[in-house]
Amino acid sequence: MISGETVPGKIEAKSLVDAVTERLEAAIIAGELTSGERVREQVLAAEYGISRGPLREAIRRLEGRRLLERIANKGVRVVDLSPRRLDELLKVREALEGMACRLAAERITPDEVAKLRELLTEHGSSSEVQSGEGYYQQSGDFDFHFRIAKASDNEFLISMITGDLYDLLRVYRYKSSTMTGRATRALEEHHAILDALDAGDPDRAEAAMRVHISNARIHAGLAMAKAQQDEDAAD
Amino acid sequence: MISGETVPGKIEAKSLVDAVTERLEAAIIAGELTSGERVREQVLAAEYGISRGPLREAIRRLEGRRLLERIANKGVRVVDLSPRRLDELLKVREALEGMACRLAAERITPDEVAKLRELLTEHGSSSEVQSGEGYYQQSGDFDFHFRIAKASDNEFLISMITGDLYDLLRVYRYKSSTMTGRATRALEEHHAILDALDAGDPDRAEAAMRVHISNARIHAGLAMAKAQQDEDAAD
DNA sequence: CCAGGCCATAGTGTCGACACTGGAATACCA
DNA sequence: TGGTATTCCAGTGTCGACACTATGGCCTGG
Repeated sequence: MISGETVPGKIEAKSLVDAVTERLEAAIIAGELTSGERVREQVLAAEYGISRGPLREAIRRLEGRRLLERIANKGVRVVDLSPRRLDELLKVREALEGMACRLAAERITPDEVAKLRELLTEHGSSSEVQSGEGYYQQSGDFDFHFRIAKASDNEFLISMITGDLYDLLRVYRYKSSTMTGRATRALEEHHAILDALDAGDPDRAEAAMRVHISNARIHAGLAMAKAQQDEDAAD
Repeated sequence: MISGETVPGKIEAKSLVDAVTERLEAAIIAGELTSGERVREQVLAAEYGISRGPLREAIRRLEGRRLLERIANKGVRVVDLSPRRLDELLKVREALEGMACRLAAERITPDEVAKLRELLTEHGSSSEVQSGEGYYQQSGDFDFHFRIAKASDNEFLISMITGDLYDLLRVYRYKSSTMTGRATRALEEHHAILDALDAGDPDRAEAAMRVHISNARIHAGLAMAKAQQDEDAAD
């Protein structure tokens, strides 16, 4: 449900539409607007302290980015995220990040490699990783992937991965992590990826990344199936 | 109310925004709005016979799909398509369609394969292909790729390829085809792809598709560089 | 008591008007 | 005359009002 009490983030920056878009995006990612939930324009507009015009434009933008869906004369909903769709998403991610990793291997600097290595070492020593769960680790995982995508130096690819794909994936965050329960394994895979990057071997880099994401996909599929079972059992 | 006057491209379907979005998209693809061209809202709105509200919403949607860019308080432009960006685009395409082809190989039906084979045979006997140029061939190429993408049975992937990527690529159409001058070669590559699909070999199918698109990318790069030279020389 | 249609209402769809911004042409001053 | 300040205009940004559509409750007739 939506907490009606606070208005912690009123809008008054550059373009209202830009600001509102970010805020909406953040709300979706943070789970304030849950998947499949219907959104009422007037309510949101009032909440953000703006009129419906800019809000509708912001909605349209997110519509174009597949975060929101509109049914004519009925309203707007946050995208519906079925297990099947997550599977689809992760296959696309495999393709995209595989390519990003390949390109990164061709042009990444030793400096960047060192930073990534540091990041992984940090993760490895983190107690949270060892216990196999944790919020920080999740964001750390994103960070690792994020940097590699950036290193591809392909603007379009970067914006597709970090702009579109990650937003969608984050919507799943609180539902099912793709890493929980396989943290150490994932860390190993990260190291394998980094080794390939370090060696400047595009083929190996792409392959390593694809294995990593493919494993995450399979794991997520199992996890969601299990969660579904538990839910059914609980009812 | 909207006057009943019939103007070549007036809108009066379901939701104005939907209709206008399609029309705008078509205009961009058809080259009526050229790359980099500035677009004035009032003019367009008048042209389509609607008010600025829905038009702006349509623009926002295409903005989210990267076909249009907006600079605050300045206006809207059709995306700027540099040779570098085409190169980036085609790398993404390689990754995405490679994956689509892999998935297609796993589940394509003999029936579909037969249809694709027919399509290629038709292309091969076309005189246009033999001369190495031609409009039909270009759309035929899209058709081939389109069907394979569909066969992947991954809705998200399909919408990314056919919804986003192809639109963007089409903007380049009249500037530089990725096929002209290598029609027979491309046809061979198409056959190689189809053979792999027919054999149900995902690895080979993906590899074949990637080689095909990679070649197209390299070819397009050379073609654009040459066009640039010619242009410079002409000045 | 139930089925079917009518009406009230909430919410989306569209519009025209007004406010604000950036840029260009012009006027002004040294 | 050249450079700068000023004014004006085209165009974008935002808003509130009105029109239309869908949905749920209510009323009526069987």
